[in-house]
Amino acid sequence: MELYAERGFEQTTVAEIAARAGLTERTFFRHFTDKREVLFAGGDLLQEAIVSAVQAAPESSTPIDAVAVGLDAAAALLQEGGDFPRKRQVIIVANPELQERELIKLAGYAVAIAQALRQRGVGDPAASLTAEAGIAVFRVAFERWTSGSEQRDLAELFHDSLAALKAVVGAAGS
Amino acid sequence: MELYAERGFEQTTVAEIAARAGLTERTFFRHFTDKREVLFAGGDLLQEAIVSAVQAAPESSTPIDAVAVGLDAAAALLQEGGDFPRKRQVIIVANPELQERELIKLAGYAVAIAQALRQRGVGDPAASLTAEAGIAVFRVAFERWTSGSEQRDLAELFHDSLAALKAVVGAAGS
DNA sequence: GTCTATAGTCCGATAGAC
DNA sequence: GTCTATCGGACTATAGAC
Repeated sequence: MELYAERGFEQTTVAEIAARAGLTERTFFRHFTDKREVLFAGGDLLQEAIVSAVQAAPESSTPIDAVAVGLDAAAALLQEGGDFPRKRQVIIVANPELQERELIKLAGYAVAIAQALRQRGVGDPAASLTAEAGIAVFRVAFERWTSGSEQRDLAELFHDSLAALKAVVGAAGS
Repeated sequence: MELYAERGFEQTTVAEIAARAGLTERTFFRHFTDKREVLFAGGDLLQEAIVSAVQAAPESSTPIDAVAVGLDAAAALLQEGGDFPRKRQVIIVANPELQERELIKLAGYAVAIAQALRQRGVGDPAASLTAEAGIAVFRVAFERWTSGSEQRDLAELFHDSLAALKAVVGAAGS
């Protein structure tokens, strides 16, 4: 991350990363499937935290509220990281290749959340749509959180964004 | 697309594509920034169609209904393509690299739709969230459409998915 | 750890369209 | 004469095979 931050992702070679870490280039690729994956290796933990929270939500919860519990778990984990998630995001938004990887990771979260909802008895396409809606909330709120101006708590931003989504998608209009 | 379908995306070299098209490798890269882009070159037209439709929606429309008009335009354009969009999607879902590109294209649609909504006077984060919700509907419905079993009209699937999203995100629960 | 294929870039040359 | 499309070859870095 230091190197990516200093000279940019594309301008950093795997050889340089390996040297800084005291390893050989080949060893880098043993641990990470590609150059981008270094920044996303911790993502599995986040997914597990979200999915566990969705599974552990009260039985009486609606699907979207179960997802909201998952978002709370995500917020808690990300807040723990201190400055790290923000710094990481600065690097990611500066590079399309990294954004692509980020998006497919988030799409994976949506698939896992949808699966957890199905285990709770939610049918299709409701499970997929609820999961995708949750990820949409995640993205919009997370982007606000990382893009400077917004000083509020991440959990609060998740809540506000979810409320805004409910307001805007509300069944009322049709 | 023929080569990608025959032997798979990764097993196809740019040299082979160029040869089949009667060009050199170098010329391929003049037209497409990378090997994946061949499959996504037409995507700009789809984005323009969606954005134009959102802009042209009745002034009285709610944001989500304006997005629904955009989805109708997308359905119309995709139906015109006959077998092409489905065949293309088969290749994409078989390869993670292509899925990444697909996801970033869709994220770009969301940004463009959000911008169109802002021009209609929709504030933030409502504009972003409505746009992301629309893309979520697009993805879920489109995946159903391409994955065989579903024989219904794409426009119909968009409508049903949007209705399902409204039902599941409905403000009622909280 | 070595070797290698392939993607993608840079520089420059050439030739037809208008 | 300018613009745009093709091509050639050399080059680097990623990533996979062994």
